[in-house]
Amino acid sequence: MALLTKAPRGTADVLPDESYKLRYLEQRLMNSARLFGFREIRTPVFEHTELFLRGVGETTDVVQKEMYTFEDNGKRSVTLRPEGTAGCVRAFLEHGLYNEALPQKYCYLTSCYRYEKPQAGRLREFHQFGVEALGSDAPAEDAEIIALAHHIFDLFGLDNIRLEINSIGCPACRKNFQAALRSYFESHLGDLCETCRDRLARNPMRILDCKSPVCSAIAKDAPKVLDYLCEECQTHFGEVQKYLKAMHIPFTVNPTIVRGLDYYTKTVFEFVSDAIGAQGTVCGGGRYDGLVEELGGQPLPACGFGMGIERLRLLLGAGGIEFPPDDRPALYIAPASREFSFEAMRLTDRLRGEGFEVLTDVSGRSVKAQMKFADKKRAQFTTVLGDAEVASHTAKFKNMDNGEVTELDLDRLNEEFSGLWSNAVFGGFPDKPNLTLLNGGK
RNA sequence: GUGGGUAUGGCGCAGUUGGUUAGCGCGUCAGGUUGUGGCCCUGAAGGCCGUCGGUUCGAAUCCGACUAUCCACCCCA
Repeated sequence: MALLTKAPRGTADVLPDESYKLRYLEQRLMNSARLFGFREIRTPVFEHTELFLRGVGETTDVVQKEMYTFEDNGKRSVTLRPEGTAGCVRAFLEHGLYNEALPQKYCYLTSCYRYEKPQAGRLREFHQFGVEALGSDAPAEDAEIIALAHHIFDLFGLDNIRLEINSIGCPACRKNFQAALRSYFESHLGDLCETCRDRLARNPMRILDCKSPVCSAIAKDAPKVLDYLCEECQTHFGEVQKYLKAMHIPFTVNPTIVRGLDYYTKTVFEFVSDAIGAQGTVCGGGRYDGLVEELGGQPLPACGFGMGIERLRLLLGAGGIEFPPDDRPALYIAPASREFSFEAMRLTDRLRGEGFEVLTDVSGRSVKAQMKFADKKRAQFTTVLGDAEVASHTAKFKNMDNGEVTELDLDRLNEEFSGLWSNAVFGGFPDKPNLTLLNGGK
């Protein structure tokens, strides 16, 4: 236990027994995004700090106290990305992608970094699946990205999750609303809890969401955002709901939903679960019509969402969702003794060239020990190589599931083993071994 | 940043009101005759009981600090 050091606080190692599940999960996510017309974009882990100052908002908690910011050796201030949207929009502008057919739709799977105190569903290095649709102001676009998130939860068979939507209006109507809100809460200043008094200056809409009984009682009679929406925002929000209903996506309007990032406008939404602890928001997003211009481009409407991979994983665990088993080695070749190790390695190498996962002994262990090892590794077949096999150019291949033994010609091993294997795995339907990797059904 | 819980071999746990070689299950490794898995049996390796300091004749067991971790607040994915 006298380790030199451990993984930094708030980071997590993903070991093989877990990583194959994540790989499966991530592939399902990217495939789903593809169905909705999103294509993958990859942007750097770190960006110039000003991108996030402007993009995320200087007054937000994320920027004020959670960013991993440092100066590089060239005296530039850089920051590990705390979220995915800003970098994506930056790349969109930098490469003139607004000249392509709009809307442009991107998806990504990235690590994000936020210096916070870790707890259930919250890490300092975490992973987000996100999508961004740039160049459409249509309510249908809002609905489409919500539909994608819904599609994903549906795909995994998750029902312990609910969709809540809201509209926080455009800058014009939000200004009126915030003024009304502020004056309302100021008249109750003495009764508010300490954090809410603090919130009043920074982000009065947060008070609506306060868990303190006193504050929430006061919040009950506070002005409602939806009453302050301008006509355009109102229609927009109404249309979004119509599209959701058309797609039979259940939702509730929750007027207390506020996003913590400055760039949101109009539609905001969250997919929330009670099954994974206090950090129940698995997916959050909305429209951000001002961001492109904020980052130096021509005004361009956009919307998107971020989904927490770790939270999604927790949710799948809580829902008892089964993952398909990991791929197993096709064959273990056991040399009867050290002198057959070379022939074993030669055959192993040939079969690997054919696309099979094949294991063999490298440490000169007894055949019995090797068999135990092959069993632990869940090898589909095993074979032993010794005098008799080398002399006769044939060997017995044992199916570890049922003990059946088949004799194969070692000179034609690639073809004969392919047949044996696909018969065992596909019940006679030949298939390329590699196609099973990562496909996991459906 | 604030609050609470927990810290014993790789993992999961015991360790009785402080007492002398710290146990158990799983796992790992090697055997149970000669070239074969999953059950069973035997044996072995592996822990300065989170760190530092204190109380005591004596502490994994009591006290303090620190660190880590978990949970919650804040905030967010």
